[in-house]
Amino acid sequence: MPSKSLRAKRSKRGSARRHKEGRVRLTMKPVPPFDFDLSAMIFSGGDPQIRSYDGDIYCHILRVNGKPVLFTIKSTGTVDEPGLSVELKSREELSPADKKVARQSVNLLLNLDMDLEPFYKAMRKDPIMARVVKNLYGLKSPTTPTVFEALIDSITEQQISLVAAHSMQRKLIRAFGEKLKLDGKSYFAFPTPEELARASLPSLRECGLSGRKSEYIKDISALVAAGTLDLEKFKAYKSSEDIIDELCKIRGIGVWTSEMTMIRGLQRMDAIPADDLGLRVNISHFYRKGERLTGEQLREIAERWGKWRGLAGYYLLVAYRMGLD
DNA sequence: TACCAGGTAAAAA
DNA sequence: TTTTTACATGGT
Repeated sequence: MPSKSLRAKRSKRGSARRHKEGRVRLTMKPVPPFDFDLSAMIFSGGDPQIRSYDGDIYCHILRVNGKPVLFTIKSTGTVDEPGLSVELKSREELSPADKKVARQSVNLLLNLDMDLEPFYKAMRKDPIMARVVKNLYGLKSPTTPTVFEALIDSITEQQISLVAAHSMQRKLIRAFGEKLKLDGKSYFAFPTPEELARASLPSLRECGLSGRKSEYIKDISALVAAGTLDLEKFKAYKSSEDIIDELCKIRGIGVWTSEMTMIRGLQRMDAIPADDLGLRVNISHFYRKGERLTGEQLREIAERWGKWRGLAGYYLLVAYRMGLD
């Protein structure tokens, strides 16, 4: 086995144009401005076997055409002239088609193609947001590679604290996601709909999920795996209301979960989970001196941000966490 | 030990 | 029809 991989390496060494087996480097040019460190910071303290950021390198295990691949991403540029170096490692050889899909995934993950300038321009009218965007210049909101992942994450986060939810997410990924072994280390990719549809309810509950949430996740996974529910189709929808209406028909999904899914999985910067407890606290801190806000009051405040209200909400969330005034 | 935490569906009234 | 309750883990 070792000699075989050595031979494979040697045979490629002569031709510089051909990549090494399962190892590829990509360079990417995000739409400026883009602050990689600021944008990746939300993942610091994450699980290095799943997804993490250590202040320099962002790591994430993603599926590329079904194959689990370790993505290692570093910044090679500045905020105004951003550049990224992306290293891919896999057990299998990566084709040009795989490289293309990998690029698209990185684009989605960090929202690299999003142009922040129209957002900043729109925020100039609001003195509070104008100050916040100045402090967080180049921050892009992260999204998930699939809508499915955003939906499952959002379900686990219903009602309970994020700390508790993240603990369950880790257990879920380790229990059901495909394991990738590289250089003696193990990594885990987010489970596919098929993998979660196969999971038994007791085994889902062992991840700490409630009986209800286990059912929601298993049922939705089965629908997606069977092709009955196509979550990716929502990317083509124009109306946010239509997406919310359709998602809410599914058992386990309410307005909050739909809106969370839209902003983190569908790149819908107009979606704002107004009933979200955390967001209500964050926005109240900046706009209502910390007094309690209802979801309706939050929606009213968010009106002024127009189609950018979701991103504005994310900026306020990050600003609050960073202790900015 | 309680109680709260980025909700939701189902039971009870 | 509207209101109340059960649910899960982790921090305080």
